[in-house]
Amino acid sequence: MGDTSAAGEPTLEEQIAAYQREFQDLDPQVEKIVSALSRLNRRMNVAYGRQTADLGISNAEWEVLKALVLSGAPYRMGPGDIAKRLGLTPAAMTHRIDRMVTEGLVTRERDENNRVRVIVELTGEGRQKWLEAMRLASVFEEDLLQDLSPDERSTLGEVLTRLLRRVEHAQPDADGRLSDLD
Amino acid sequence: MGDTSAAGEPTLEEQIAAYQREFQDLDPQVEKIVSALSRLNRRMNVAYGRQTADLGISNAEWEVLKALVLSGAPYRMGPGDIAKRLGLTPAAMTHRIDRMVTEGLVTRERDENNRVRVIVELTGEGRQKWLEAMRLASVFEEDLLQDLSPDERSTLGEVLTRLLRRVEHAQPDADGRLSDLD
DNA sequence: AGTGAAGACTTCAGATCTAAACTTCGAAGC
DNA sequence: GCTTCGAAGTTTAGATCTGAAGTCTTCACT
Repeated sequence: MGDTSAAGEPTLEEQIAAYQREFQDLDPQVEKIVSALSRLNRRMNVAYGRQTADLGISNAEWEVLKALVLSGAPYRMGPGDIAKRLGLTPAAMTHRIDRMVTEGLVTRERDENNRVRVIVELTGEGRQKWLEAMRLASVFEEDLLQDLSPDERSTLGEVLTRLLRRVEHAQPDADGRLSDLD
Repeated sequence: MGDTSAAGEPTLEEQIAAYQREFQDLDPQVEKIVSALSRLNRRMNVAYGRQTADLGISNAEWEVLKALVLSGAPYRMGPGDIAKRLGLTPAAMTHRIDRMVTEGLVTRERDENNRVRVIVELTGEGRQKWLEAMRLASVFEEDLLQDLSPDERSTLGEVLTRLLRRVEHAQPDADGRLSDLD
């Protein structure tokens, strides 16, 4: 009867108010920051996902492309290293590479100098896809930050990296399979 | 040979430098903000995951608990509504609820007034688990923001919600199955 | 050389998700 | 009152991931 926003997502303010009703110790200021961070990130990932889908690659594939490009020319890495970089198990990486080889985004071959290792190498097509995705992403990102003044951008970047240092310092990275790719 | 940081995660600065080498049009300031956001969020999710694991529940289960608590007393929702709220398909929710019923976190019964519907209701144990998880989370969050002055917190909250509004405005939410839970 | 241990990748079984088909119940029209 | 349509959940098939076991290669020690 009195539903303001149906079963959909409540606004940030509604959600914080609801949490406060159920948990008195909550600091609304802290919750606002944390919830906004979480939502913002989710929305951004959805946006990236749509963009890469338009290019005919999945988000999972884009992550592998990013890892390879970041490694620098000649854009080669072992499956295990990519897995570690992306926070996946080696098993998952085996399957991903399978798919990407089929699609022509990367090649896979044994390292002749050390036949235990495998080398995954970016193809020209893979590099091209990465570039197109990067162009779309950077347009989206610039648009996202459009309303922020240069000062605000600078401050935001500084504050976020300060928070990041704090979390990274607090969490020793455990088994080394933590990260996804930015 | 000249590896500075092995195959692990490069620092934010290293990563931005690498991107600039490969993609000249990149705005380092923008990239810094976006990458920090992404990394920060990932680290936080890992931290939440560890905390809930310590309580014997999975992150997936915690999300369902949050949705139910946010709905307010008497903490009842239909599986479909929870699914929409969490950005999952109804099918996935069926399975999740199965598990959670087994563990005593929620109950499931048919709505006697409308036998097509199902009512998922939080149990006392479920509410207790939510509360414990919430306590841990709020300690972690307060610790995370420890280095920020009141002014900085206020500014950060304001800027992030501004960004959030911009993304939400740009993305009409599509099919309504977007959100995860903060 | 010969053997054992460690490392890198793959394979296999199990878990969880999506998309689509299916089942059941309730409501509207004839 | 029956029939048809639509809504809510569940079931099924297929995709992708994790964790554990297996295979092959290399390295170190004897």
